[in-house]
Amino acid sequence: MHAGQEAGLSRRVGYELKRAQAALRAAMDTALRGHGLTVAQYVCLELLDQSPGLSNAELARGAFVTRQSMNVVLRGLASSGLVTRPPQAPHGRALPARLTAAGQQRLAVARAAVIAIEQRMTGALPPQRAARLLVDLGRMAQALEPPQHNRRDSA
Amino acid sequence: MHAGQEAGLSRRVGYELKRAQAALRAAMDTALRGHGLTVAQYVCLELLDQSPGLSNAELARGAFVTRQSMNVVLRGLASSGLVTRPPQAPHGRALPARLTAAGQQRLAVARAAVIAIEQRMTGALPPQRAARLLVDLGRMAQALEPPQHNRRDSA
DNA sequence: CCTCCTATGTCAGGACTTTGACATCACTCA
DNA sequence: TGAGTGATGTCAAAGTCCTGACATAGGAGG
Repeated sequence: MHAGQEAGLSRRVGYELKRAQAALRAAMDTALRGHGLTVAQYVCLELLDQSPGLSNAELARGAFVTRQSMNVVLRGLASSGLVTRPPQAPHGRALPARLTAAGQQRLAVARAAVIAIEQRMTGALPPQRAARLLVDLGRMAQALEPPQHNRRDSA
Repeated sequence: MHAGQEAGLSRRVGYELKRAQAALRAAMDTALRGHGLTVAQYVCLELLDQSPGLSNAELARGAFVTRQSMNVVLRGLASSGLVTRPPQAPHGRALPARLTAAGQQRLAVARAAVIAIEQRMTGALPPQRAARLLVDLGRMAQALEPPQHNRRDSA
């Protein structure tokens, strides 16, 4: 066979997707550890920064974990003083979470570290390719997650 | 800001990567359950089909899990009669695993299901874009996993 | 008004994965 | 030959996450 054929797993989208995700995860894990955050916690902070007042269940969906896992994350962040949750639900059972000032500061530095990693990734390919990849990833995900009938990204 | 900007997480490569991977994972999980396989087990079968005789540690690296996890997977597959491992190591401590006939058959049907899912993903974008995405994912992963000094893809 | 239904938060249990450690085996080098 | 190094398999313990289940709160429909 000639160069670059290699009919193995390297030609499978799923495998390369997992590989890239594993590499990113490991890098993020290492970088965030230095800031006292886990990946799940960081994602939670990002979601809250983008959409203040999200409930535990909404955060869980946004982070692709279960409510139970996100609940643990949220408790940890609350006990660290990075997020606040009203002791009582203003409407229904949902407790809208918000970033504290400390949470915003922590997020800022953590985000810088993560963005640096992402740029190290996307820097490996021409800018236009990176932009298209972003779009394509979204389309592929959308092609597989129609079972979800209620997403919050109506805009 | 005008339409489509949405400076949120949707513009972050890491998030979209995780989203796509989560969607794929969920779809594979569902599909493989019908064939009595977990995702980890399926990946293990694929690796062994591509490279018969891989050791537990090599399989672990290929599947992005620890040796311990892969060991559990391997035991499960062995007890199901899908793979065989020599009772004694022919060289060193590595026990080269191989697919049985049943393993190959199981893999064949499982692979068809998984490939169908992947095609449902890649079908969401033009063929050339999909091909480039595959390459780009590999480059991005490579940009983040240099810490590994010894990979088996010498060819 | 009452009932059904959905959604949320929470608790208990189990499954899976990882971290840490240890013994074994082959290779290298003095 | 013999110590040192690296890799592998395995065991034990901890951590993490998920599955299942329950009680509560709000809205839809009779």
